[in-house]
Amino acid sequence: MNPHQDTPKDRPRPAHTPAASPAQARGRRRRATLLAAAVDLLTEGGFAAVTHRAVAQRANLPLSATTYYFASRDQLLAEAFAQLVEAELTTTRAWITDHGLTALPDQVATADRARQLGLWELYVHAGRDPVLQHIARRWTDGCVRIVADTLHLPETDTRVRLIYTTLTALWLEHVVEQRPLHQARDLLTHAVKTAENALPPP
Amino acid sequence: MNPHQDTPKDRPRPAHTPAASPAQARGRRRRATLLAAAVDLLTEGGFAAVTHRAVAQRANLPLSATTYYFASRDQLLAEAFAQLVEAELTTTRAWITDHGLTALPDQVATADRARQLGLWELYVHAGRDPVLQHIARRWTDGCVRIVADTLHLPETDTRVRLIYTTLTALWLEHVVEQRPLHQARDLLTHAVKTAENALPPP
DNA sequence: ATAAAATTGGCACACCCGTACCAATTTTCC
DNA sequence: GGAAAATTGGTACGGGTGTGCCAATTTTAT
Repeated sequence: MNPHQDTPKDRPRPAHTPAASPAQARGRRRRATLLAAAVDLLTEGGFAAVTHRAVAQRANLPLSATTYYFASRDQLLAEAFAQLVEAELTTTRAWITDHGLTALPDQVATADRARQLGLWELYVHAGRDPVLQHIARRWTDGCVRIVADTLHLPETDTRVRLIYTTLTALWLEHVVEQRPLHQARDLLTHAVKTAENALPPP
Repeated sequence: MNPHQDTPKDRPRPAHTPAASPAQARGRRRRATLLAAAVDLLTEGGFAAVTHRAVAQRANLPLSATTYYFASRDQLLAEAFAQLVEAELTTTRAWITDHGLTALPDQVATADRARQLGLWELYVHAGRDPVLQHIARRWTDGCVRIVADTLHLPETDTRVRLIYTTLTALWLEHVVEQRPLHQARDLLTHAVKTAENALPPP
């Protein structure tokens, strides 16, 4: 493949590409800056906007820093996705414990729409990329767990799953289509109510 | 904007870009071929794969045909999305009238996964593009209507909306995350049952 | 201090992109 | 027939992309 391949055993490491964690403190800071810039760009313009050059410029770092700290653009995107998911999960959990389940549509309305779009964009993209797929599953599992904790039910309970799906669909629909909010709120309260009244799973 | 702009009134039409419907039969066929090629590519590789060159090559037509029949790449994507949505709606409706609501997960499992991914990819992308947003709303409305017709209920009925959201979320989750199918099927039947037992909306 | 390793930053290659341009050809209309 | 309009297909421009390369510099380890 590579026509100028040196004997690989002579240089045990390529002396480049310091994997995930640079050895020096400044390097670790730089890497984090790049990642934050990638997340920003992802939320602003979708993942087409996350290019090496754009990330470097946003982070006030030279272009080559991006290829030095991240093996490829795909890896950069994957880490940005993971970070976004983690942040989203903690935000959502905090909101629900503060305001209750049925107030979730208001949190969605409050939150940065572009951010949500970037998140969902990457979620769908995960369908074509096994690495991202794992992160997507983590997101789903995290949301289900939040619902389960809130309702004091096990994660496997059908009612939990039912509420979660309703939540998800309403969320996505609102972010993409920007329908009036009251519909979503009404539907969600109705869903929670009927789920509470429903029999325990068979 | 354009430095070499002729007086626009002398040439009432640019002599290029025949809007949506070419005057000649062969042209209309060619346009349809290009559109079909775009849909194909969209399903295969996401909308990043829908480039002028790729579409032209897939349709066995010269590159310039794509710019002749479509004003821009955005328009091409919009029409491909609309076509995909229309096809999906008729397919789904047929499946449900044949096999019933709760068999929908099996239809999803049967159908071409890449196609579904392309559809959802464009759906999320519609959040950033007003033109696509209209098409996205059409899709949602179409799905809601199918559910309403199947249950012999008005579209505005809360139970219809509830089933629709459950359906949507399960569908997306399955397409992206490829979880085992039985969960989705069980959850859906449970949702339909509780919705049927629920009181009519207040 | 000195060698080795890690990091930096600038540059360039090869490729793909949307779209404009335009001379030739075909079709339509009178 | 012939003029006007529609279509065709080839080409080129300007720009953005991921990534490889490498000489300089800084940090670390001995």
